[in-house]
Amino acid sequence: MFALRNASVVGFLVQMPCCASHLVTHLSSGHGMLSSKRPSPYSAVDTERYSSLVKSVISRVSSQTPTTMQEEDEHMYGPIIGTPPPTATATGGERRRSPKVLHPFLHPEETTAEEEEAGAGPLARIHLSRGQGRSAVPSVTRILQQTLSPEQVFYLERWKRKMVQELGEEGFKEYSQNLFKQGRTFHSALEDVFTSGVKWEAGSPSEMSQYSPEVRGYMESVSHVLEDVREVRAIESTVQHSALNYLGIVDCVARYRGVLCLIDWKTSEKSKPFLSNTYDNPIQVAAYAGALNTDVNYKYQVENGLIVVAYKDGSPAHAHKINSELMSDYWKTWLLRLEDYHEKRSAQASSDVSEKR
DNA sequence: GGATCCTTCTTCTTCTTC
Repeated sequence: MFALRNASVVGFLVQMPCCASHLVTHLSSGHGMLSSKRPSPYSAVDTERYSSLVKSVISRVSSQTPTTMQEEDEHMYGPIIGTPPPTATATGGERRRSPKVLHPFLHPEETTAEEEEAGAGPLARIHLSRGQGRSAVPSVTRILQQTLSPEQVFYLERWKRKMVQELGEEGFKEYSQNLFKQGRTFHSALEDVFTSGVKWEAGSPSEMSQYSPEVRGYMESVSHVLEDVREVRAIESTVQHSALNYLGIVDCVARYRGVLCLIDWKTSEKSKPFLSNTYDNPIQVAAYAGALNTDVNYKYQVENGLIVVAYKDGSPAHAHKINSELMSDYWKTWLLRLEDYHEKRSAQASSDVSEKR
């Protein structure tokens, strides 16, 4: 909770860079204004826009690197098997290269003027049906999972090792399954909201009491976002890119504050006040949107995205906007990941062949 | 009926004085 409020206050602070550092000191000392239950009037500030400035103000140079951390970890938990030490070039530098073929993100020729004008149209909920020649088509999740940077793999494995140390193998399994379950329950609660066709009323106690304690907090968390969602066009609906041959299931397509967006709902234990806290989520959104824009089942184009991070304690969800400019950057990153995936696959295939011989 | 698929999440950090 405290971290959430910090974020919105920091967002406000950086609007006045001259006194930012002074006020940041104020913040860390737990100033009284932070403990107010009332939503901060500064929460409307576009925190993402100022995120780099915030970081430059509040960040400190750390002497730790993945390599030194790995050395420490090995000392504490024993050696890591099969994990090469990550390098600095494995993330930033490498990801800055351009895709070999810059496939377009938008396909306006797929749009029917009448459909676009008609607005909502029927609600799409295309279920995934494998076996119709789709079994060979990889999914967005799989591609992202298999093309994580060595650094991401390092931190994820390190986190897992620590959790297993703490909870034991069985405990960790249970913990992970519970996280997935919460996410799924939250998604189906949202699905019910959108399919009911009933306008969302700001989280009244009666509204909330219909939800199981498991999702109540999450629903309360996204309540203020749901108020701004209109014209839901698709829910949990399959999209497939006609040329790039990948598929995925879109959470939601709707208007958010009047802008047509591809919306991705997330649950999180940690506060994620900045878009950069969501790791590969924006790439996932760009991948889905790019596919939808080529998919004949959808007669419109979606240029914007929204990632909504909901919290179990009911504190206000963070809604991260991805405008069309940002989206085309993430689209390029997605194309790179897709290239990486295919390269990896063909390398794997040729090594399989040589093994057989 | 069983198996498989797509999702659902998980990483990034610190230590000092009032």
